[in-house]
Amino acid sequence: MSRRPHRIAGIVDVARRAGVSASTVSRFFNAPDKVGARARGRIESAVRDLGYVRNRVAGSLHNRPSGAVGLLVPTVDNAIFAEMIEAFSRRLRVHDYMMLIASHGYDLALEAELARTLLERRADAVALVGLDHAPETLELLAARGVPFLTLWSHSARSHHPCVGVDNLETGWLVTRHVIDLGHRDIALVFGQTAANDRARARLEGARRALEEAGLRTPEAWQVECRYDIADAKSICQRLLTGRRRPSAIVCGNDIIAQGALYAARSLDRAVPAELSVVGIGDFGGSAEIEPGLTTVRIPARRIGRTAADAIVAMIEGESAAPQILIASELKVRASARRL
Amino acid sequence: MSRRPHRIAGIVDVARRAGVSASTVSRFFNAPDKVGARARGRIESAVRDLGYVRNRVAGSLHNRPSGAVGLLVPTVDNAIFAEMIEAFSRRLRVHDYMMLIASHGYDLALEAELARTLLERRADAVALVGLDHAPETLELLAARGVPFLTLWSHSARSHHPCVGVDNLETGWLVTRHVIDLGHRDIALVFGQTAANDRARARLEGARRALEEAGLRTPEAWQVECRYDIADAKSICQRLLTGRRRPSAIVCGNDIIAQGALYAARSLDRAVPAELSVVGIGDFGGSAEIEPGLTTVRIPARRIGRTAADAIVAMIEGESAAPQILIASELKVRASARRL
DNA sequence: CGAAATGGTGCAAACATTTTCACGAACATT
DNA sequence: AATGTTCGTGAAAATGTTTGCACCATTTCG
Repeated sequence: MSRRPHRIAGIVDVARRAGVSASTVSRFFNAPDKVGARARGRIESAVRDLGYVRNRVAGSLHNRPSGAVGLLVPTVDNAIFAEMIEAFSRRLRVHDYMMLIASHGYDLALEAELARTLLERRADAVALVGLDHAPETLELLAARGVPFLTLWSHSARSHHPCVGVDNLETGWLVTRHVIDLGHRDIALVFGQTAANDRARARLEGARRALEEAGLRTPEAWQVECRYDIADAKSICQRLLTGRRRPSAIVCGNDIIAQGALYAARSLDRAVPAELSVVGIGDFGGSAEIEPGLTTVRIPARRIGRTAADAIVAMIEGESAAPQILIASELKVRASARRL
Repeated sequence: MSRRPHRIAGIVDVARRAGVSASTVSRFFNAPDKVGARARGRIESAVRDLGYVRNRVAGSLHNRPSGAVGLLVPTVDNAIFAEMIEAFSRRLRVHDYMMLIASHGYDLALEAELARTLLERRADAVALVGLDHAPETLELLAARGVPFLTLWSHSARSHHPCVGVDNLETGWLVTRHVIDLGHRDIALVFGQTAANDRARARLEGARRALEEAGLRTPEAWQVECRYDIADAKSICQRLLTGRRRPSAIVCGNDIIAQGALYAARSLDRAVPAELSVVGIGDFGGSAEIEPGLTTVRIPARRIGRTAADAIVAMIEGESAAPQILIASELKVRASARRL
């Protein structure tokens, strides 16, 4: 079954078989144009015959990129990030890099630990989700001189490279839309703001829109929620069975909005006739859900792609510290109606 | 800002500063109990002072595990796999391994290429989703002696280590349930079977259940579908507006079932009163959707955890080639009713 | 008290590759 | 014909770590 159980071929084996030196084989892989046509041909067949697989981590001893980029996310298991991760990974592959990924579950101390692990594995660069990080995380990265960028959130105030949307704007946009539709009794169900700048900024945006319109939302209508359909559903059910009831629910993301829609449906409350629901994100399925969800589009795939391009440029020294704002856009569908 | 831009500390720098040899520092990390208390203390502070981050890839030169495990998935961007990936990654971390992940989008030639890339990065082991693979993928892995296992699907006929469910059974279970409820006009909407043993086996299970009950399903009611809500929705809309209409739709997974539910809703067809819908998977949200989705539970997180444990055991030579069947279970909820 | 076992440590040789330097050949330029 | 340039190549040093072996200093045992 296994062809060579004892020794697997190294670069010198290939060199010997091709009748050249190891240096030439090395160059064959790293700078093929620097090696003569004759040698090239012989190396090619030697590689084939021996089933040689080059060892890129050995090369990383010489500060040559190991070809792995680290990505630190709160969680993979979340439509919110999965699209971005997929796009990031695909795009990295185009540049011949691979993704080393780990999730910290919104625990910033754990994130710091994971950043260290990434460095132990000699990741060529590290991407982190969001703006909230333990100080030692960024310090460690900076001290080692490993390029890093934050993605998902953009902030002009940040002096790190970042690729993302203006979360405050997303919250503002969608809330403003609901207000424009004539709603006055508006509930806010947002993600937990503790270690999560996205949730914080969105909520801030929503509050600002309400304030600008001179509206007040009772404390009881401003609820924190896990990013989890079950939690969102039960929270919204409570909201919809209270004494005073909102005519609209602004949700911190589409997952929560989905929960809100199900809550309404479980209580036989028609959307949008009796209740308007809006989300933030516009992830796969948000357009197809019934009724189609009015939301703010955060182009997750584009963020992933752009971040991958940017981080590779940083590794290869072509670019310094980009700050890229990705535009978000209101998507008006059927889940919110004029009052 | 950056503390030491020129040279980053290596093990010998630490050794010098602690007044011990490099070997001792190495042991300090790999077998702390083998180094004396005095030396330990001095190494600890030297490490701290120098901000030393050990280089685990250098260690992998000695056939010592590099601490990275590869995972090859069709896609990350899919509730189906995201839960498993998250669990796999978390569990790997417990064993002090990290996940190197890549997705191939159901392209088996690309999968083979990615397997090679994983080997170039010296992954200690590789996990692959499903049973369908290009022959060279598995050959390459075997030739190099890299432990690998397939997950998600279990097959007694496979002679590779695998951790997963019996997909044929899942398809059979849920279809049988629909038949038991008295349905006779049953449509089958399943994933593309080309490079996907899961979809194939589930469909096979469904067909077998129909056959056992002496039922025939017209060709037009057996449809292939992308794993994508939009596609599922439009396919089901077509199905529900045809001349003859099914009383039940058996879906190849919960994503498709979600699409079916939305299709019914968009046509004002009540579920389960006028139409029964069942899925396979039981992913996050399937219980909360309205009406609650009747489905077969595939414990994705458990598969991920179990696979991680198994693969680490293989790397560390504690176990040979496990074949673990994870039980699936019918979850009866509200989306299918007795006729 | 001497012998044997134990535990901690260092030396030097791996490990698989890249890189620097140097060299000779082929070629172009005056 | 002499000189400079470029190109392909190899030898050897370097990269950061682990490990087998040997050694010394203790401790334990009879």
